Amino acid sequence: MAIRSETMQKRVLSVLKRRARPASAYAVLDELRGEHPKLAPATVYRALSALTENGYVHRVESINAFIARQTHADVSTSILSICDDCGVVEETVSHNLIADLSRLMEKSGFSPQHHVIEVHGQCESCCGNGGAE
Amino acid sequence: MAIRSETMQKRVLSVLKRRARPASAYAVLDELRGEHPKLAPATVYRALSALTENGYVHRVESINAFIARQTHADVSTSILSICDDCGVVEETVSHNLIADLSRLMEKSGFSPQHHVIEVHGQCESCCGNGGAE
DNA sequence: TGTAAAAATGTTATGTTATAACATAATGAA
DNA sequence: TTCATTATGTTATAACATAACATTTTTACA
Repeated sequence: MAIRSETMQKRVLSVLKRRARPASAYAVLDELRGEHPKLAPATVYRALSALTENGYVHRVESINAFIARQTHADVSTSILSICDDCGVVEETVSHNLIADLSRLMEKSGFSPQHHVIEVHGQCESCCGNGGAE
Repeated sequence: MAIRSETMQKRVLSVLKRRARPASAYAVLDELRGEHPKLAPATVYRALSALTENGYVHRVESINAFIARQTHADVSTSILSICDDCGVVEETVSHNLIADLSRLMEKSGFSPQHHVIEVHGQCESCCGNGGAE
């Protein structure tokens, strides 16, 4: 009964790519259950883990959700901005900032392996809309 | 039956302060149940939220845990390093790095409100122990 | 001091996120 | 074609978090 000709990873990734906003694992699960009613959480989580490890997907730690990466290069060096109004997440790559951060950590003897940098606030469109100005 | 002479926040904070490592909300709950057997998750979560908002506690987003702050100043400007070997978390304050990060976000029109910066890796003691060198 | 409003906590129930453990099926190589 | 490997299915449960409403404590002030 297992389906492999198109792998689960591809299916999960395509669900994420169709969305402008991060999705929870269970949101992906619900969507995939349309074509695959018996799909279980573990299967989706396995696919999400693999996609995250291989740089196709970001796990957004501060909201427990997942989003397809815009750039496949530079795993673990991107910065996410999360609009708390509309939910849009953008990816920014800054080697300089990551290097500064690593240097700062190393000063106290810490060896950095993986960075989680998530900035919450308002995106450009939402700032204008209900914003303070 | 509600207890207030010593508030729940104080109790929760003192549990966290006695620990060198981050604790999950349920770990705090279990400990407090020693003296307070009927304590429920919601009560602990309420205290943790207030403590976090008021800068006494960090929520470590990438591991769903909480830790007492080492410095009470500068809410939202600290950087956490998390040792994936021993679990120790340290707090580093860098106004410069936060300023750089904010500037970077603002370049694309984003208005930052709150930063989550968590660096995973190995702390000084763990590096030496089983480390690559 | 009595009483009403406000705030914190209690309580019950449930929602959400995530993984462990083992069974089964698909794939690829010998 | 059989075996080893890997992915997925399946069942169950663990872990994390909050909604909604009841009750109690505190406080303020009449």
